[in-house]
Amino acid sequence: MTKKKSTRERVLEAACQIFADKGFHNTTVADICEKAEANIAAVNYHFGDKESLYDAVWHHAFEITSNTYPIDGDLPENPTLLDYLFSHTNALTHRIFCEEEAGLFPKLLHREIANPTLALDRIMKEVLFPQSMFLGKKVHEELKNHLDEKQIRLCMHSIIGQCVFFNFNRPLRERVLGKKILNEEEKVELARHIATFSMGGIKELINKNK
Amino acid sequence: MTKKKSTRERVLEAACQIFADKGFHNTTVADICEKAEANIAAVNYHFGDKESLYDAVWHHAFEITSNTYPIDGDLPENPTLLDYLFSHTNALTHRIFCEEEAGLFPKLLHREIANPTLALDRIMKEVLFPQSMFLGKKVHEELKNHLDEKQIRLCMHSIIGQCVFFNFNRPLRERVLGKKILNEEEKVELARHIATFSMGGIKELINKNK
Amino acid sequence: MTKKKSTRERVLEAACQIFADKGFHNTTVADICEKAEANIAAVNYHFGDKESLYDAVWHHAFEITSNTYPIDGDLPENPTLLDYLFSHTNALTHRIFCEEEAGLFPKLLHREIANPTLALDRIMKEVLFPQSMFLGKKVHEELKNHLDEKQIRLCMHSIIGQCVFFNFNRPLRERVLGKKILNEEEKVELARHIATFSMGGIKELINKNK
Amino acid sequence: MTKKKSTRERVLEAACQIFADKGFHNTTVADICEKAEANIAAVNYHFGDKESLYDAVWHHAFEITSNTYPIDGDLPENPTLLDYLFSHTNALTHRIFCEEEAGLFPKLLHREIANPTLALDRIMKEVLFPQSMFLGKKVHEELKNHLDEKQIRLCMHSIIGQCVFFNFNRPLRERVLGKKILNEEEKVELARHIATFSMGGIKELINKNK
DNA sequence: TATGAATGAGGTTTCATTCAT
DNA sequence: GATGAATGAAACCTCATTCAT
Repeated sequence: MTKKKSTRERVLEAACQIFADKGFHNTTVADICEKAEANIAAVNYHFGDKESLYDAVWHHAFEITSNTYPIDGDLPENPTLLDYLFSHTNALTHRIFCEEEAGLFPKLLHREIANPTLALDRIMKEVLFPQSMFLGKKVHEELKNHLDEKQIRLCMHSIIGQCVFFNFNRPLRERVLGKKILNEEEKVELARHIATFSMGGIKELINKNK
Repeated sequence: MTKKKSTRERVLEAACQIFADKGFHNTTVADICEKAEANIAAVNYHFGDKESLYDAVWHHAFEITSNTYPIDGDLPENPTLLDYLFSHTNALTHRIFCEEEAGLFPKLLHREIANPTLALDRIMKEVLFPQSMFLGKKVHEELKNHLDEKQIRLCMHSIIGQCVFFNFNRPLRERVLGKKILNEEEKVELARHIATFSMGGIKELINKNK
Repeated sequence: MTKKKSTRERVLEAACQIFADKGFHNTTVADICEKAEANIAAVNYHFGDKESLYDAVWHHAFEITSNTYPIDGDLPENPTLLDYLFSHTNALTHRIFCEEEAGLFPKLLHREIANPTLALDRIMKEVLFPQSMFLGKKVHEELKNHLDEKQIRLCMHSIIGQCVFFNFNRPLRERVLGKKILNEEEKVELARHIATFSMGGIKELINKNK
Repeated sequence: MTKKKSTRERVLEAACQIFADKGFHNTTVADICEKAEANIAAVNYHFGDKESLYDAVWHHAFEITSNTYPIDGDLPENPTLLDYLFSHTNALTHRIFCEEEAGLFPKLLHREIANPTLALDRIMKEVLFPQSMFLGKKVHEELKNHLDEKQIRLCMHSIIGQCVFFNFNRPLRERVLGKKILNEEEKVELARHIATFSMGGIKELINKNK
């Protein structure tokens, strides 16, 4: 027996999807309410205004994604740098290529970054920064004796850039290849590539330093 | 003595900047005309409609950026793979961190990808694809005996991802560090890092294959 | 006690009158809303856009006119050709010279024919053609043994031409005579004239054929 | 050797056609100038404003049509009423079904009547009224001993109604039959029908009066 | 005599929000 | 707790006209 969802819930979920699809400014309140099969006034009634709904959507989306694909998902005991790299990267590829609700967060993020609203500052502080610390701390620990500060920062950039590029170039990819759904094996393969490639990059830098 | 620019030029340049700043949908014709000190009807008079102006802006922006920072700018004779990597990457970092008009193209691109209009297809075909071929051909040539097709594709992804991440994360960076202007030396340094890091990544893959 | 009409109704009726007065293109949404004492956005809210309102106006106007003055209004039992002629013609003169809402349909029709929009095709199929069949079938039945096909068609033309001329030359008439309101007797008299004149015309043709 | 027409002439002729096609309000100055291959300012320069151009168009169109198809074109010596009827009707059918410039006048007339501008008053006085006098006087002369004033007026109505109906229902006809071009024989045939039909109608009325 | 750039008034439509119920 | 009618601000676009050359 499926209990019917409350109006508030239906609006929130509809908003989540449409915001992820079209961004804040291109989404109309009417779009959302129609998809939610709710009244046009529902957004203002339940959330105050469009912007507050947008905030609620962020919370909702992040909750789901970080529960479904935690950044420290499969670290073994006494994890190596490679383990950290893989765990981080693997979480991101899974999030980015997820077709369910857990996949909406990266899409929202992409749109928000390209067209920041006031929400971005909060998101950076609450979500993006803590997340990057997970990997950042380990990288720093392992490399601080071999690379200088600036080099370490650049390595972080290289690693993260490879990951999020899957998110940022999605519209291009889908225009060329169509909307291709990846299976579990393929997602892991992508993560493994980035981890390996990055380990190679790091080694090269260490070598050069000698 | 500065000759006064024509209305058409003023509108085009104003549009270029505002579109780069706010994207197509968030930019109003009124914004543009005000900045250009032109009448509200100037856009329609000179360009037909907002969308055609947007097209013209793309042409303008790409022209400038690709003339100022050509992708094959400083290849030596008999260039190695590393030379190609550096040339490509160096052009991109210079484009992305350029504070003048030549820097508007990457910004436009970022917004367009996050919120595609009809212009994106054309841009992909005419600009992005040809550009990625420059590096792609050389990479393929050099690596086809050591890596399989899929690995080569992933390498390209890793290289380009590192470059364009500077473009995509700009709003984040500027929120953390403020709007920091890089000098020539710093741009080259970034390019050199990516080239080196990527060479390391490639070597690692080749090694693993043995 | 007059119950206040709904905004939708007020807009529809205002539109009906103004469209009849000035035609589709010369009528502004603002005109309509002002007359209806409604907000400028009321048209779009209730009807989607100006064109859909125009469609609704047609439905409304035709409904009223064909209920008030049905084309087969006063046929006796076993009607003769003259009865048909009179019934048809009498309905048209009453519609054309009606000063109330039922008189708006012919005015709309005149403007639409002079300046067709997409609505005309639909109106022809749904309204004009069925209506002309009412008389057409009887004429054909009665005359097919005395006149050839082409002659019958021309007779129909002559009959209808006389009727609708009252509609088409209204602006001229009103400029010469002022806006003269016909009483019941006068309308019937016009109808009777056309019926008689037309019977004479038909007889003449039959005579000539012998 | 065809001398190139002056800008003024080209604008006038283009305006004539477009006004006839779309009516005053739906025609833009830009449309006209484009068709005339003239500058956008040409209308205002040569004619002052759009309305004055419209006036000039009327003069032009009427000049051509009344020279090409004079209303008293083929009256024999000592013409009978039927001769007058035929001459008048024949001129009108030729004007209405003319595909050249001489055919533009009826089209302008139709649009003007449906959507009168200030020009209509002048046209009535200078064109329509004199024209209807040609037939009117003869009809009155011949029938004044057999029909009363009102009957005579109604007869005029019936005759003219049949003629101009070809003009007024053109958009309907063309939607049903496509744009069919009539040859000389067919135009005369239509005129002959109306003349005959009308003579029959008149006789019937006279008969009834006895 | 003629042009083409430029303008401002006014048109339709969209949309987040409000308000009475 | 929820609705749907209604609103006003603002967007894009059209077009007759003007003006400097």
